[in-house]
Amino acid sequence: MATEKLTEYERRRLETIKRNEEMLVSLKIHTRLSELSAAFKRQRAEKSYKVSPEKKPKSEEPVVIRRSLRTRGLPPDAPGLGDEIIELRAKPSKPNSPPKPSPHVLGPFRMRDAYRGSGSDEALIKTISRRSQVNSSDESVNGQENDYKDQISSGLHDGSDWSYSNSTVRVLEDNLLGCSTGCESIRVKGSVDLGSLSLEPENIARVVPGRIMAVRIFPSTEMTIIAAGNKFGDVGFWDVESRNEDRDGIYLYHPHTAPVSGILVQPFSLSKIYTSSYDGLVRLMDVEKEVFDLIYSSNDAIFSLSQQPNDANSIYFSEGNGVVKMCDVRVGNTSASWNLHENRINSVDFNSANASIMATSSTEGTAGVWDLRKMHVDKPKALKMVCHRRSVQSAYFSPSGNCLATTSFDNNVALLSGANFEDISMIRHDNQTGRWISSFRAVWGWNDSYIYVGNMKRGVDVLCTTQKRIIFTLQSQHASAIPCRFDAHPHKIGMLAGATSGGQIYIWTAPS
DNA sequence: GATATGCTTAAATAG
DNA sequence: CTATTTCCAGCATATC
Repeated sequence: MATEKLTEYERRRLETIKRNEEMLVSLKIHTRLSELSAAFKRQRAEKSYKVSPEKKPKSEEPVVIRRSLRTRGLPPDAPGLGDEIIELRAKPSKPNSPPKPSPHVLGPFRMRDAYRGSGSDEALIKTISRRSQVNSSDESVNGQENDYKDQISSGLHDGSDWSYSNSTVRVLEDNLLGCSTGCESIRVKGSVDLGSLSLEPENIARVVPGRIMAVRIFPSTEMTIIAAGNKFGDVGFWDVESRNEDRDGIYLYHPHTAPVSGILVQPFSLSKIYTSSYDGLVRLMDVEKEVFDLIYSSNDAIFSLSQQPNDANSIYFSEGNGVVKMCDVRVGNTSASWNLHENRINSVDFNSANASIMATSSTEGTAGVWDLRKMHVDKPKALKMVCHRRSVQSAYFSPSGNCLATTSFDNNVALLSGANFEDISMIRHDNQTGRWISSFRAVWGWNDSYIYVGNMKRGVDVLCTTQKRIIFTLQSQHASAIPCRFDAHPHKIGMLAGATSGGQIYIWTAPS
């Protein structure tokens, strides 16, 4: 009986795939359609997570958890493709209702086609576009920076290129350190009074449905916009200051068909936002063009996304089983690929003091520090390996670049320091989040003193790097869920966004 | 080694 | 208010 039902399900799926065939033909993967049948048989044999067999949704498609080969850690070779195609199709609505126009295609689509909010998203587009333009000739910055901008512009190949050199960044850093500018890729540094941080009720909002996987504060002092990516492939934007009685200031899009693993807002061009996903895609949301572009596509899941602080033309991401790739966004292909770990890589980060130094963390149980200038193609050798006893969820460099903090399921936050990160110390911290809460990832604040990491009591533990212990815990009666993913505002000291598994964002702030 | 299965966990939401 | 549902982690254990 169950077999019968699944057979029916298979039939419908095959129909869907037929419908997608034209699209697939252009992608030159249609020749592998013949392999689908076999893939389905495997999938049928595979049981989804313990579902009570009695309750079946009547006359609905059975809810089968789509687990592609890649999420099961299998090689991305031939037989996995069937899953990919399924994930490209629109999520089935009711059998007889006309299919919603779906952007789930392997290509660019308009923002409005991915928009899932109730009102209009015009206000968001306006806010981001206006600020983005302001940022390229920011009035809050003195003439000095405009000179740098000119300097930067003079080195461009064309108008759509935002490259700038190492030396330029160095000059920027020397001159602008500590200044409040509208937009630069250098983080402000400073100390924060932990006791003064608070979570105000107006700084709480549900930005997406379901579990948040990635959160990012826009790198601007002119506005407060926070982007959150969830498990379903949604990306929500919260324009915090625009909230009033009529508007919630929240805008929801659906650019991906699987969990969103990374969000990058371009510091010099706030209207350009990269997103990565388990669906194997990297997209570029261009708010001015009002499109979600396709930058990169893979058969493997993409688990994290990063960028060097001095190169806006390249993105780095981790893919499948332990691979990091670099992609030139102007060309759209990967120009480098390294196999660095045996298992999925949960984070990729770059050192602010030396953009060639990269850190990775892996489910394999290790974190690595790498020098991109010395990467052997076959077997890259790490400058430093951190060994944990369980999976490592993150490895992030401190604001100065002198330290590295890794977070692991083995209940440690490891702290590396020293000229070659040779000094390692462990700070105990309960990181057992269980199944429903995204893993904790300790993030740096605005100097090398403190690290912020969620706890299971709905608070934020602050680890002191000198005392190697929890020195403070941010708590609030307004926090109704566990904040598990964080982003510290790069230019506003004390502004820390925490994201929950229920789609909420908490913004802790320092008094102004 | 590959594969399956069971257990942990919190919060939205259905009732 | 309680009962149910979620189910793309990660780990331990059992079986082949």
